[in-house]
Amino acid sequence: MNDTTPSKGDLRRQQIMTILKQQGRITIGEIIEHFQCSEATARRDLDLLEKKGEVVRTIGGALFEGLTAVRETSFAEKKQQLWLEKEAIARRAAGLIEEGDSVCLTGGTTTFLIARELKQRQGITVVTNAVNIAMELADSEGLQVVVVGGVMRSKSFELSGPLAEKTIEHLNIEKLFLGVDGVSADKGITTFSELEAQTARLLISRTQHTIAVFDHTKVGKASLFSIAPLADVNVCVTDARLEPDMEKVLEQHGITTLYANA
Amino acid sequence: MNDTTPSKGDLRRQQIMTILKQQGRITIGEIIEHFQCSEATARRDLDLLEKKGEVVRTIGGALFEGLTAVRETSFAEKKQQLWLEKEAIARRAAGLIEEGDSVCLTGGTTTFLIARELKQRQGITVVTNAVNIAMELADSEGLQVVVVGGVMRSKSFELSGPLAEKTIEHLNIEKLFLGVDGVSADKGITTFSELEAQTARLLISRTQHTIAVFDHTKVGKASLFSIAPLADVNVCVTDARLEPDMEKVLEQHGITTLYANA
DNA sequence: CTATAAAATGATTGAAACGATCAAAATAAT
DNA sequence: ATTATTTTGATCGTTTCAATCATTTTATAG
Repeated sequence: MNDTTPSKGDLRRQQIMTILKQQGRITIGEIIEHFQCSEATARRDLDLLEKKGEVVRTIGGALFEGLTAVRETSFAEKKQQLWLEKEAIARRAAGLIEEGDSVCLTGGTTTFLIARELKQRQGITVVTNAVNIAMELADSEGLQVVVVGGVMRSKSFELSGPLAEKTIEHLNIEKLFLGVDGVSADKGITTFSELEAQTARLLISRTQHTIAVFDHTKVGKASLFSIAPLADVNVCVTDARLEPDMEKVLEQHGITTLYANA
Repeated sequence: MNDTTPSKGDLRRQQIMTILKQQGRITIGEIIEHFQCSEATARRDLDLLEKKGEVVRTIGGALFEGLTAVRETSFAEKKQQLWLEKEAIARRAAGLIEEGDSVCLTGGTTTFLIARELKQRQGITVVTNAVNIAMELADSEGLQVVVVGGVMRSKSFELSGPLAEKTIEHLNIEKLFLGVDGVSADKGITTFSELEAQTARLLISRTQHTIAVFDHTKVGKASLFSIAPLADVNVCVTDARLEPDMEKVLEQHGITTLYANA
């Protein structure tokens, strides 16, 4: 269909993206120099790329908008991301962790924020299968950070696969913090990715206390892949009071539910 | 210790962050209106927050930077440590990699730059024990990224220890790119860290071609921990012509030496 | 409590970057 | 070859930025 040779302009914008992918940023001056074009074209190109959401305009140039978006988060969506709620949940969850604990954090925004909370703490061993979490904790002297091996799912930072499973089999975790995409009475806890579901299942089996963290938008929903029934969960941390029905169901499974106040 | 009430400015910046977490973006005008402050203060606040990595400055305001850690290599760093030479070495080394290869990159500045070179390539499997390298490749669709598990040495991003070794035993690598801290005729290749030396040794044993990358300042020097004798190295990539003596020694060990021209 | 030092703020300014408009050039279509 | 369309480059008024310095506020010491 769209088989035409790319026009001169398209080609230039493509090359700009290549540079951005390597360097993470580019300036108007660099574009002018590199392509011998006018300031106007350089600026126009960046405007175009911004409209396509591939780039963020900054003062003298632009930034690559790739790593920022864990799962395609445009600014419109960023608004809906419930940062304050997630931070509150993370604070509450981090409160469950004591010095000397061995905890595990799976991938996810909320779990990432738990990691942030732990940065200042001491004497905690953090196991994770999320590269961005490991990165965040890289300079925390007081923590021991253990990374599960595996294949990285592109666009997410999570490691999974046979390699991960082999590693996890050797671990004994006290508290597992599981970021989930859905929590429902009959479907249990669920996620978007099959690999992550499998990894999560294995982690649960190596863990004493399983703590699910999720915001209120996840409640009552079921994503495609099932991680485990509610019976396998010990504690839930969320941000709003649940429907009485749901609360009852959780209670029946012996789950303690904690509410974070934003 | 840090128990003081936040100053007026800190409080304002904190509130700016709260707004950003809800709305995703804020403008200079909004700040002025909301806090009844001058344009200068509004701008100063955003500059400060940007330095802390919590925000990205845009044209009339700023965007919330949720997850992106400060992944930027500072200009100071770029200037000091032979950045250009290392980039040239990385380019040359990346030229040895073909589509379909399974390569391994250990930790180190030069190896990190090799990863950058690979970002826009296709059909390559990259194994690494360095979290920052994995992070850098997170959004590269064309690559399969495999992370070796293990304990992270703080401040260096490198994974090592028994867990790492267990993982590595299952791998078959075609080309191993080894960043080394010293290369000498009698001591072989060496590094500063004992754990890394051990991990590197194991990697060599699972690899068909071992390629050492280093700049000219490393030549003739020996760091504390020995990785392997020169006999175990197949290729060297460096930036300046070696002393004839050294060149001869490498030749005697059947090592091919490649020079990068900056 | 006052005097002094330090920090934060606001005003001013020249410089840089921006956005819009329009003419010239390149490209595509007839 | 001619015309239409798109892309590019130049211009200019406006906005935004960054640096400086006076002023106010806050912190510290006597």
